[in-house]
Amino acid sequence: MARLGMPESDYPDIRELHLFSEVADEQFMTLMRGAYVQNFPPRIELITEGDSSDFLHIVLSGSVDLFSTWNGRETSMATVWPVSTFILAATIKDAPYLMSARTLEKSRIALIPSQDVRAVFDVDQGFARAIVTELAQCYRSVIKAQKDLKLRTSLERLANYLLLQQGHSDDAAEFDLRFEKRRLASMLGMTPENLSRAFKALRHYGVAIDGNRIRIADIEDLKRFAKPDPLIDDPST
Amino acid sequence: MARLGMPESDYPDIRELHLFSEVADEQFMTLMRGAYVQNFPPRIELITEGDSSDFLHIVLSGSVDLFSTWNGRETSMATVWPVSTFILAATIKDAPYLMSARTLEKSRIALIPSQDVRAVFDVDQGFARAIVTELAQCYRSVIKAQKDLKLRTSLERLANYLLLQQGHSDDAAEFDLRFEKRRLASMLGMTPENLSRAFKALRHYGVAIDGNRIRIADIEDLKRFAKPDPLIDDPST
DNA sequence: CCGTTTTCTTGATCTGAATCAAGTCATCAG
DNA sequence: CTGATGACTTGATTCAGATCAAGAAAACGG
Repeated sequence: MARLGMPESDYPDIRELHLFSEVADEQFMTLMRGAYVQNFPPRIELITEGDSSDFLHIVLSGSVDLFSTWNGRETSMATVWPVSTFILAATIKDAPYLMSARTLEKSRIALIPSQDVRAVFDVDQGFARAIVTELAQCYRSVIKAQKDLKLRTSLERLANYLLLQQGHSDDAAEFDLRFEKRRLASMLGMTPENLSRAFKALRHYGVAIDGNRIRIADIEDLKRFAKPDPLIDDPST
Repeated sequence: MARLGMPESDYPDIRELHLFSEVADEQFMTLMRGAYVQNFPPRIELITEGDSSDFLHIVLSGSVDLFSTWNGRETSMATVWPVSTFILAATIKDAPYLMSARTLEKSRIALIPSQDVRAVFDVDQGFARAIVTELAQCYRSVIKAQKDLKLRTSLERLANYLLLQQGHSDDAAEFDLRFEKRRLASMLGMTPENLSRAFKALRHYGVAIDGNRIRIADIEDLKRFAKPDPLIDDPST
């Protein structure tokens, strides 16, 4: 968990992010000079809800779970994949985090001091514009997640998740789950037990599962059940 | 439902919105000149999810329900009160609406063409900054709503709602519900039947209800049950 | 390689909330 | 005043999903 200034080798990955692509060179260097990179083991809590937002976080590799707790209960809110930022809204508003974050696996995280982000935001038009787009994107993602959760059963969520993954894997009828089932269950807002049962139930729609391997016999058949909807399932719009 | 250019008498209300307070006079006038104001009867669908976002909407009076549908099901996502905007994210991204909107009561709505909003955003620094703050605020509101929904039972949501309302009413131990129970039920994500049962269940914590009148015998007692949390219930942070 | 630990599966049961069905109450037009 | 409409309440039933319990399979450390 060594704490270092950011190595220059990480600059390009970050520069390519939509959020930073339009920032003036000078301002970009300001941000990078103040930044740190840390490597974290799995299951490390990076931030705790209620804390003040000192850093904008960027996942460079690995993955991060955003979750919330109340009264002894816990729920997963979102998963963050490389390369993208999280807790931008808290950074901008200089307000306490609403969610906690923990690494799901070994992860490389960049930390940019929030005050630097706010300072560059004030002087760099391109950065300001990118932040707006990013925030709008984040907002719409949460809305989609909420629709998924409130309008669909867990079986329907799983079916749509599989169709989405299948789309990513060059439309092959066969693909591997990207992570262990207990984490998939958490992401889909269900228990491992029910995920297991849900996989079994999807056999009626031609979904075969062997370990982490998924085979979809008839995609159209599964689609008839899952009824995918771009206003919920398309992450790009 | 007459469609008019915006009367100048509405300018001050809009100007006072955080979103417009820092806009240069000239740009503000540009926005106002292109804007319309319409009066709508109750239960009119203002926008439909999936449509392209032609206007930024502002509720001047009345109230608006944002809801979503999928596969014949419908769920209420948020309620918008005067004076505030809605569907800002879609306007900024020039992307389709993710939610539909309908008036809950007789409402007065201002409509600013989305392209004007985007144009002024590009040239006015103050407006850009305000949009960022507003988007961050919207984002955080949704996160809080999602936490409320995922971490609490309907009884707990109602208890916290009552405590919040009680706080608004000068801390009097007695106050009126601001709207009919069926709409309250929808806002809290429950059915009218269960709201009725929930009110009954809260009697154990000293909540008395008579028509629209709520009396809380011992606020501390109710708080012990409701466990209000600023990271969920405080709309200002 | 084996034993331990964790994940995954399966079944039984429990719970929060929705739905269905009736009935009560309030409001309001005629 | 009266009948009708819609809101609210109450009880019975159903359902999705969580929880509890226990066994099977896979991963891992020595």
